[in-house]
Amino acid sequence: MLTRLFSDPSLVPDVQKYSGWAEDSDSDENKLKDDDRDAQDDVDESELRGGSRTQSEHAGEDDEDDGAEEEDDGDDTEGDRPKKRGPKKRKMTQARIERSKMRRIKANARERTRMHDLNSALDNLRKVVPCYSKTQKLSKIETLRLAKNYIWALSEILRSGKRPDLVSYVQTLCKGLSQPTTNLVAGCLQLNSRNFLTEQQCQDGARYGPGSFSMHSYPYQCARLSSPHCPPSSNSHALRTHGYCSAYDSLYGGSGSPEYNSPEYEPPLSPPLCINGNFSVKHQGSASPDTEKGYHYSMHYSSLPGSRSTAGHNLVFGSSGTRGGIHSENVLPYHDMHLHHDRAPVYDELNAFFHS
DNA sequence: TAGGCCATCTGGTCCT
DNA sequence: AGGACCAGATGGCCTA
Repeated sequence: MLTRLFSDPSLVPDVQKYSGWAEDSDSDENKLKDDDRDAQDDVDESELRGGSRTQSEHAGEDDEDDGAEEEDDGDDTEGDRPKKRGPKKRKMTQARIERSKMRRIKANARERTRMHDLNSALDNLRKVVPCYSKTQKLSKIETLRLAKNYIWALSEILRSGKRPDLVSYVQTLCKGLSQPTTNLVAGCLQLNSRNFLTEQQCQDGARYGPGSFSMHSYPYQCARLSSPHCPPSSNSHALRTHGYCSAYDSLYGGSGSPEYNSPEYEPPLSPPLCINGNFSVKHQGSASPDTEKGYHYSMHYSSLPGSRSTAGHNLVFGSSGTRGGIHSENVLPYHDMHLHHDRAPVYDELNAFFHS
């Protein structure tokens, strides 16, 4: 309907007026919250004289506001349109416009608040699905898709009581996601993308080098297992671009990297189950695909919600082989994504679980 | 520069 | 009557 209205040549000037108003409004949207309210009132008033208000008036919206108008409408006969429109239009420019304007302003404010609330909820959701990153937010639609997949994956785990292999898990998580998000999830979970999406583009020689999840030119990199650190000067594009260090970076020296303590890392508000795929990384080694497929995520269920082990995470990323060589703080993979400051005390306990 | 994503405005509809 | 919700339209911003 609006399309038809806007396509009507007679309404084009009104649309243009609206567009100009919207542009001003948008450019100052951040300031509109408080002090621009009056300014917007003025703009609304001018806009109400034409533009979309005219449309609503044509739709009869305001006729219900004023009893006098209803009488006018009732008195008029169908064949006397000019006479009918005269008084109606005059009266609509009076207090009715003010009321309509105020209604519209209040409705706009409510709508903004509603959308802000919705976005807040979405932000909270982003923090509890895999791959939360402060520096690169998932889009709304991707957040919802990933959340759906995550719920599905966890449900399957609970249903089967088994540890699915990493490939299946990531495939489930990534189902229906865009390629960039898929790569992001893969990067978060430290899975070489070729294991589950393509065999082509990660070179064998770069397997544990600075290879990238490049099957679609996305800049996330493979885990740099050979690198003891994750310095900004290294070619960790993920860190430089997106503000996080790979799991292996964290495993092998992340605690020493300045990024680890960077204020850019914001502890998420993740619930106990949010640790998103907790893979038992068998990083010792081997570069063989078989070993990679041997990666499994591990879950630590606790029946004591208040216990320390569940205070931060029921699911934890654990190392299965190098307990002595790994800083307990670095057991978790993407620390900037799901970093809980209070995690450290439980790592030994968790490692014991994973090593059992 | 095109396309994706987003915030906002807006009118319609439904509900209380 | 007023609020919540929804969907369409629009323009800005960002990135490949």
